[in-house]
Amino acid sequence: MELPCDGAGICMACKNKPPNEETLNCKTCATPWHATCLVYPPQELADTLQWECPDCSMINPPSTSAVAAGRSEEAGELIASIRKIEDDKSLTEQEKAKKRQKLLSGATAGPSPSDGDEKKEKNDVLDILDKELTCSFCMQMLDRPVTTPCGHNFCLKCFQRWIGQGKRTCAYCRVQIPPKMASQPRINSTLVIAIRMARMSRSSNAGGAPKVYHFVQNQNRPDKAYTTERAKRAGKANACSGKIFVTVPPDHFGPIPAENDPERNMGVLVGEIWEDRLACRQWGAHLPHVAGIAGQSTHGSQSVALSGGYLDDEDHGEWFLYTGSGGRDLSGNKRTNKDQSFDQKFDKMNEALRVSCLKGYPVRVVRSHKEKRSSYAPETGVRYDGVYRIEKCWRKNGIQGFKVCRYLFVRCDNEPAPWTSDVQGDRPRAHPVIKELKNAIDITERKGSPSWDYDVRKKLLDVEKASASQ
DNA sequence: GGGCCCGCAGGG
DNA sequence: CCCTGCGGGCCC
Repeated sequence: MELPCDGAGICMACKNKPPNEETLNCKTCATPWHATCLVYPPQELADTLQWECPDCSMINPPSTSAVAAGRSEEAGELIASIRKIEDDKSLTEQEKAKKRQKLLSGATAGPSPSDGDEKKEKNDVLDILDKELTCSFCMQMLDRPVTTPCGHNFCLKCFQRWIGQGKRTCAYCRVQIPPKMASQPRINSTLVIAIRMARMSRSSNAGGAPKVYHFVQNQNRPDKAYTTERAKRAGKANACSGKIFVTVPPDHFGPIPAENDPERNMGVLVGEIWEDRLACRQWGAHLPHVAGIAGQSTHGSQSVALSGGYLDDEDHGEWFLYTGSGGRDLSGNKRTNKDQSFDQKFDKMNEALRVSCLKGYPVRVVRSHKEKRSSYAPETGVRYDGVYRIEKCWRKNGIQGFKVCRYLFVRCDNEPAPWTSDVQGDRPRAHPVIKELKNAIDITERKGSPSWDYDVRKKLLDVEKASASQ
């Protein structure tokens, strides 16, 4: 782990104060570093003026690239290759950028004489797009992009680090950044869509057929749900499902990516709203059209629906409390019984949620509150709100004297939630415990693992343990 | 606005 | 096969 010098000029790695001749200042963030503690110190004196610190030139292999995250030797090789490109004086800045992009997109290193002009032209378009979607700090595809009024894009984290250093000008063009933007950077959700599409074309460009499942025999189903002749009542629970548009298998965990959306090439985006539970089903966000929990007791739970049906549930947007299923006597005709009449157990769907909790799997969440019980649900329709993790589950006494299964869900999506992108400033204040969790998730993200890495759960527990022992 | 009633989809 | 489910229109 490489560390810079602290405010007092002391190297955080060796704890000594380096003499002037061993101090290097980053050209991007101007932070001082101890040259002898660097893994890759600049080779020539001339290079020290243009030197960029490891934080600013941080190379995290993108998850879609051929380079697997977490393999440090490969990452080291990648850094070495990039430095080689940087050091090549025969290249212009633009050519260097191109080479970097090619390297990061998982293309094979070395010359490829078979590349025709045709292919090059095609890639130029992608390169332009890539350049627009690249953060000037980390040179990576933008992660949670924020856009300055002067029109330049940065990763949220890179931007916040810049602001944290007291900078108040655009790192790209040096135009002043308004204080509001500095204190409340807003994620550019349109860009998020563009990035998804770029990633998509990039991964399909990298070769290899995208993994596509055909999950239900859909061919003879119409685009909209319909009611059969036999089902005389017009209730939508009587309706047959329309075509399923996405190609994820029913046991797919986590977000629905663009490569499984042949219809729109977008994937299911956070904040998408459908007319009803059947339409929501057709886009794969939550498959059961009546039940609130999708899952298998042996496997885990893929998604849940929040509808305000349980009075004890609490919805805080970033986190919520959910009640398991069962324990309501639904026999006879009274299918809308709101009363508990027996204890819930961790079996069936409740067990599926418990498995997801223990394993730390991501759970998709849709909200469809009919009464306005929560400000995090739309007035009408069913909205996809991204993936959550079940932080803990337990059994609770109390609902009409019966035991119920309870679950604490915490949001862990790296795309903005509807209430952060649409309603600036309306974001719920994080619960202290949640803050800690989010921190832990951030740590794993910094290490380059995707945010729905199943190991996150283990790391969360480590962090909890560490903070408890303090 | 509460209660009724319908039948689909999917787990076990 | 049987059982269950955080729909939803409609009737009262």
